[in-house]
Amino acid sequence: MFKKVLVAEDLDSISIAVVQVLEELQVPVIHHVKYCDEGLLKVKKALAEKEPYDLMITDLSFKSDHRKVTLNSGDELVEAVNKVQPELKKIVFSIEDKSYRIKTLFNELGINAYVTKGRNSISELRNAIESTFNNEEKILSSDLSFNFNDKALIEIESYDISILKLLSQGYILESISREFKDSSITPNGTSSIEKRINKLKIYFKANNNVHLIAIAKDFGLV
Amino acid sequence: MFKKVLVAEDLDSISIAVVQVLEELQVPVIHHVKYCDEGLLKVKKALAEKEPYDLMITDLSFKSDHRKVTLNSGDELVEAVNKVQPELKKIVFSIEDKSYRIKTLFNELGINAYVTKGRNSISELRNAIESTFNNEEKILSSDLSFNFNDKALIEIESYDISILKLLSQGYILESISREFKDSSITPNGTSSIEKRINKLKIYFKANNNVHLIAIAKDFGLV
DNA sequence: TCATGCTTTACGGTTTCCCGTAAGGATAAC
DNA sequence: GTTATCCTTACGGGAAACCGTAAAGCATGA
Repeated sequence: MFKKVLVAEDLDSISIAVVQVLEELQVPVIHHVKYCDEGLLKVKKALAEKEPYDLMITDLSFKSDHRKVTLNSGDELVEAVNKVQPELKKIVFSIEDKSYRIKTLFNELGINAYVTKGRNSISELRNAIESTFNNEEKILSSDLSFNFNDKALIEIESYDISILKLLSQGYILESISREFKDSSITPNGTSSIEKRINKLKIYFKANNNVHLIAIAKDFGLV
Repeated sequence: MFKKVLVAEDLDSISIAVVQVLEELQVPVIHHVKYCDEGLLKVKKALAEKEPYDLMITDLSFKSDHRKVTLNSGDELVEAVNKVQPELKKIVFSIEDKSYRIKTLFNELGINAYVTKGRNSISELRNAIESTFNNEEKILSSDLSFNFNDKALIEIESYDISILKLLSQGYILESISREFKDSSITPNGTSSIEKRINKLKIYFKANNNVHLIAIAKDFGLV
């Protein structure tokens, strides 16, 4: 079993259960942090001391409070950790169940397992830890099981996300066009952007921009 | 201390910690349900058997799964319980930290305490349980502490929520007006609705309808 | 009864969205 | 070099949103 595990989870009510699972699995060293920044720090320190972690379990969303932080989410934490210790195994344990979000975690951040917090997530988590230890790949908790090859949501690319983000921030077409020109993102004509939004509306069966953003929010795209 | 407590919480990773707290407080009978419907059932049964609960601790949001349910949220559970056992003490334990949501829980559903899930919520929860037992009123976890008399957010009422809901479903002003006329909701002139939306935009500092809905989604209003 | 103030509704002008069509420009095949 | 095709951009007309102002409806109190 793993020898040294880091848990990044802000809610104390949840971290208790996660640590319990690790104890049951006889993990000798278990560390727990409540902030992403702390997590990165611990990973770096362990690495410098030649006693690196061999597993990290992290949440995605962290509450913000008085404390000033540079890493705001589990995504950012994983990204940062990948730069210093890319071979570290990573399990994400979160309430998020939107396939688009989860896919990018596997495909772009290279996590090893994803477990949704749910009614039986503790046993799911235990299984995921064991499977990860056995070098299985792309482990998903059983209540999810969507098709990884499903093209549908993959086709929505970062360009679309940028548009949706700006729309959701109250930008009008012309402002988006200007913004794209400034950032040298192409295409950036108002007409092209308009057409792209139209495709999104057809794809998501949205009547208008307001509807579209509501749907995008539901999908966790923005 | 309380003699019989019901915990309604769908996430197993959290319920473990809640039950632990109750055990530490020497509560002799602790029941736990993962669905709101189950919760109501247990309250009714206990009442019929003349061994009613004296405290209920509930989450607000419950994940939906294959199972068909009539009560979808903690709010609905509390409302239903109030009809059969109004004197039952109620603590809400949720991640929600929006003041207007919490205020309505106290003012309209008569809950006794509200604890946000956070970095130190377990001790907060313990305190809230003890304070509730000592008949204190309107107990809030310390990281919240907003002013109960603050008018600002209370003014967003169900009428506004209805508008936001319909907007987020792609309705245009005229459709909303028709919808309201059909449901005899007043005011229902397009102009009045428009004005109300405008107020919301000012209040939430939104540039346009798209922006407004994005914000409303973030606030969990729709 | 009338005056007053508040809420609701109506109206008009401007901006932005919405949607179809077409022109310009790059690329690849022939 | 020409043609075909795709992608990007431009344009225009109608719908809806946006925003200020004014009228109508409806209470309340003198």
